[in-house]
Amino acid sequence: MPSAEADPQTVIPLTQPVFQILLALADSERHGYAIIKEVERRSSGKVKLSTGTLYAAIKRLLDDGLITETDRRPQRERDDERRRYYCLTAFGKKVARAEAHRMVELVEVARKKKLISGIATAARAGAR
Amino acid sequence: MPSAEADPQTVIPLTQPVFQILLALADSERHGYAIIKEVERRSSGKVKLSTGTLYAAIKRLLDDGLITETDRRPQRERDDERRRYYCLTAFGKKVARAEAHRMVELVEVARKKKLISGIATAARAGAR
DNA sequence: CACACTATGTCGCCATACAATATATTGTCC
DNA sequence: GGACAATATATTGTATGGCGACATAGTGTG
Repeated sequence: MPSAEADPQTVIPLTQPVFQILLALADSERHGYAIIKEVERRSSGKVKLSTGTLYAAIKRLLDDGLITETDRRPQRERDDERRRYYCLTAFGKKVARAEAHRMVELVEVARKKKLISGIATAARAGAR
Repeated sequence: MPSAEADPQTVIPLTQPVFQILLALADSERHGYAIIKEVERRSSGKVKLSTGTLYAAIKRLLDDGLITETDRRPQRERDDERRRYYCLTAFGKKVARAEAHRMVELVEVARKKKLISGIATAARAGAR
């Protein structure tokens, strides 16, 4: 369980499912099943995390201190006792940032090597 | 050995080392050791492919029809008999494009979720 | 009342990463 | 000339991780 001061570089690059999980938790705390649904929704059904992948990954992310379980719960009428909510730790957020930055660099390389058609890419939105 | 008409989506997402290899071959044919050096150079020493990773991956990429061995060789005085040169197939290029595009989408998501500091990112270069 | 959905979890197989090891040639420095 | 680093390809063993299948159970709907 590395502390928040640990170097994000030591856990990077992340695997695909793990980065998807961190992305799902980046803006909101969520429970396991909600992570699966959020990833699926966001990717228009393209990315489907299996429960085997998800719960094993959650266990590792807890052990490595990238996420924690939270006590906070929604109002009782919207809640479900079975749920376990997770959120990013400070370290987890650092890691997610570092991984996102790594991807930006890869995209830049891909662009230089003409693998990305210049128009209609996500990059434009970010540069406005 | 899928033909060039095969769907790139079936082999995506790529693993990190495999995408690095395809990127290294995207603009030029290269032999194994040169791929290792190019990846290392491009990443300022951050990414080091082990030979175990590289040659196993090359075998798989050949089997799956993403790369081919080329007959073309440099002038004899610059060549080394031991080298084996590889280049992307049409299918391999499609796959590399598709993977790059997937990354662009992920970067966009990361940006929306405030994981990327707005300034000084690769995206700007592409949007100029 | 059956069936789909929500929700968490485990198990086992397989693919892959990666360090270590092997082997041989080429280039450089003293 | 001898030592050593670099170039070049390849295999093997180990560990990790993804993923489908299975297990369990509560909720919601037709």
